[in-house]
Amino acid sequence: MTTDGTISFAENKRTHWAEVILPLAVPVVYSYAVPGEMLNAMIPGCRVEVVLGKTKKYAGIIKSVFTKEPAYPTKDIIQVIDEEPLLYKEQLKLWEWMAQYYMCSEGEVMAAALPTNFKLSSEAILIYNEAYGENFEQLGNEEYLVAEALLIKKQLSITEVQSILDVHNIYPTAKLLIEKNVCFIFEELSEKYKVKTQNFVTLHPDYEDERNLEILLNDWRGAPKQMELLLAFLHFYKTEGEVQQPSLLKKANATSPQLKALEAKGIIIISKQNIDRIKSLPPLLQIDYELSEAQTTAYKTIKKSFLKTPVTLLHGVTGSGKTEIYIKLIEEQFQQHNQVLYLLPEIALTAQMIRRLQKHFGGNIAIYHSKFNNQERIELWNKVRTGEIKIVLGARSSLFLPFKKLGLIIVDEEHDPSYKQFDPAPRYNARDAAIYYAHLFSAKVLLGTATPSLESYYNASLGKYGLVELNERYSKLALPVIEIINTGQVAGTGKVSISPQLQEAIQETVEKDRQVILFQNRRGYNPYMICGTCGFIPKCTHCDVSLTLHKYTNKLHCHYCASTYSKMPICIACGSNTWQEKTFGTEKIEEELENTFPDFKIARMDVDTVRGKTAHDNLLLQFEQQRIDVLVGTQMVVKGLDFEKLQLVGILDADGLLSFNDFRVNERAFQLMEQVSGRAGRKLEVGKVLLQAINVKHPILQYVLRHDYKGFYEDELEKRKEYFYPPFSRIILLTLKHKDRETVTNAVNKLAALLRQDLEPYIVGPVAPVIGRIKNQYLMEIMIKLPKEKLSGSKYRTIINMHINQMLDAKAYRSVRVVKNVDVM
DNA sequence: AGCACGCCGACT
DNA sequence: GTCGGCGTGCTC
Repeated sequence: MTTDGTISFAENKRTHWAEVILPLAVPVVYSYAVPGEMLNAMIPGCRVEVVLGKTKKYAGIIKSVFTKEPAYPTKDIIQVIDEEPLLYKEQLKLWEWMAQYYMCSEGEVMAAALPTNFKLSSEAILIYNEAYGENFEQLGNEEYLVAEALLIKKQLSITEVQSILDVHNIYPTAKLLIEKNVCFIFEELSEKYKVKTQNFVTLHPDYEDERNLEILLNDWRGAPKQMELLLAFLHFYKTEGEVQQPSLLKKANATSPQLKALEAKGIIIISKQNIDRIKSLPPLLQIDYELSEAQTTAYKTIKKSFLKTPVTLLHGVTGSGKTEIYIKLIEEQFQQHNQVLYLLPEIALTAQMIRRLQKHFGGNIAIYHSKFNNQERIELWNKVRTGEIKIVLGARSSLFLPFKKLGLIIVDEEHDPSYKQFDPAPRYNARDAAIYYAHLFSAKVLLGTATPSLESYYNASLGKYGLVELNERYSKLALPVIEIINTGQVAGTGKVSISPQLQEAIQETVEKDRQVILFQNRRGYNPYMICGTCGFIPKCTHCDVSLTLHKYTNKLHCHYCASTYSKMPICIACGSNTWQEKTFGTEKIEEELENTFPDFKIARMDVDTVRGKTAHDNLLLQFEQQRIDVLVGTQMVVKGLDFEKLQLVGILDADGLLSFNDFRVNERAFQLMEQVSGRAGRKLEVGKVLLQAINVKHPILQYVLRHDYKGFYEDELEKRKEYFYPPFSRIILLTLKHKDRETVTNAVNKLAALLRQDLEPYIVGPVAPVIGRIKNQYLMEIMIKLPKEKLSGSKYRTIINMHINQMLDAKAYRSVRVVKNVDVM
């Protein structure tokens, strides 16, 4: 576009066009005309600057270049941003597949895949019109202020104008200034990534000669602090070779003017150098352990299995030493100069795990998770792209890194539901996407877990995946002994959180200098307030959920929209003041423990206590160092941790785990109980698990008791088959949202009727979800259970999209939002 | 996702 | 009478 605000469509005849992916939820990929001089630079994977709509500029990614003229008018690409592509064809293929499979746009995948600083979009700036001169007499007050600033700085960003005027809405003023020709408005793309630089200090070459240096020091006059600093510098310079300004000043307790003075005297040289944000360790590679016999067999079987099927499931009991097998496989890929991606659920990416991997791979391994800042992400991105980094240990989103020559993906804890992104789109499962992605490289995939998902074990049983089982613990210790405590028989109500038996066991364990973990499922057991007179429970005004009482803020919180409310002095329903706190959460249990065992060191681990960057690791470290005797926690305590002295695990409420109303409830409950049990007694002696339940006859508990995965699997598979759930079907959940309950109800009924025309036997619902309103939006759901015939996937998706669009065509339903969740967890 | 176009309330 | 609220439709 030109500075006067008009759009220039391609003026000359174009011969080439490019598909450009923009980081937006637009349903198709748009095409732009390629000006002749850019033809050579049109490499897929490079970013280009384009205009969308009237003015907005974006950096999009070139997907492809073609020569058939589109049937619609196209705009020119403004400029090519990158000389080298940001990513390879494999990543573009992954985006395309993901958009298709998970029913979202490629733009949405791009938005999730690229580090934010690559996703440039324009910011409007005001540029001073030199021709206007300096006569601001006819300008209003606010216009005058901005014009003055423009005269001096020649251009201003919107944020700058906002701060000058001290108002948020600057457009009226900006509009007047533009009309009066004081300035132009211009959309500018800004690159956010900056190379990090640091000052390095070196000795001036004149003084590299020892004699000159000696003369200098002997003839030194005055400036004792500078002398001191110089001596400190010389010490580091001689011993470490490389001296960074900040660390020198810190160690010498000096200031930068003092250092500048030395530079002015020509003694030292200060130079800016680019540095890496990602701290690198020496790139050592060290495999200094022996695989046990069982591990060796498993390793060999995996290798053999890879020859037949690219995907292999490693089912190894907790504590069987899967990690050592992974390390061995990674090392082998490394020797072949292949890259390796090691995926873990975010929460399992603990310092313990990272240290373990770094010990073997040193600087060859990079870590990637949500706590990385944007600049660090870009550096890692580039190092993976160039192949400098061979091994990445990361959470879900590291799947998007631009691997060049990938040989192996390890999906550890493959059953973990957090591999599935819930919101926003793309709602992908990193495990399943990893299998597709690996296939693009002809790479292998190893799925590892102690409690395979039904899908994976089923696929293995069909021979689609290889299966390797590791039934022996590395230490040869037996799996922990599990006992059920019937809390229904304790103290009448059944509402005790810690039974006398468990209490006694905790006492004994801690007295033996051993440690305890207590697991309490959070879902469904939030502490809440209830009116003792009328039974009224305070609810969120935007969502259909009870508010949760948080002691540390002393406020009521909504866990769905993050609103907080003050505690009400009296009940708004009946006016009485008889509030009762109903709690069975970790906070309450921690309190109860502190009262019962005043001498024990008690700690709690849940979303509230591990907010900060390192809080989670700190807590685990404290536990490792035995500065904690009893740790109470939610799901978090379940993940892959290894503690030598952890002897007793308590599962406080097994019924709660089994009480959810979705088809995966049994699978989840079994996995959680088996995983948390597996924490007990890893090294020293056989651990013990106490499982509190009222419904002690529940079949899942029987399988947990015997560590009987196969029994559980077969039982559960039978049920899934009967009710046509995964792995026998593929579920697509459609959620409709609207602020008006009636609109969403009518819309969902219409959509269900349309879908039934083509997919009658597969439609369940519509139903209102358990939480029927979130953030002032009413929700309705339709579940579609599709058969898994070969090649049928895209056909069904087309039908579903068609009916959704048909429904949205009706004016009344146009503002209804439809969320599509494929393979919902 | 923006952002402009378009139809109904509280101000000069 | 206008300024501006945000509902909704479109962007190659």
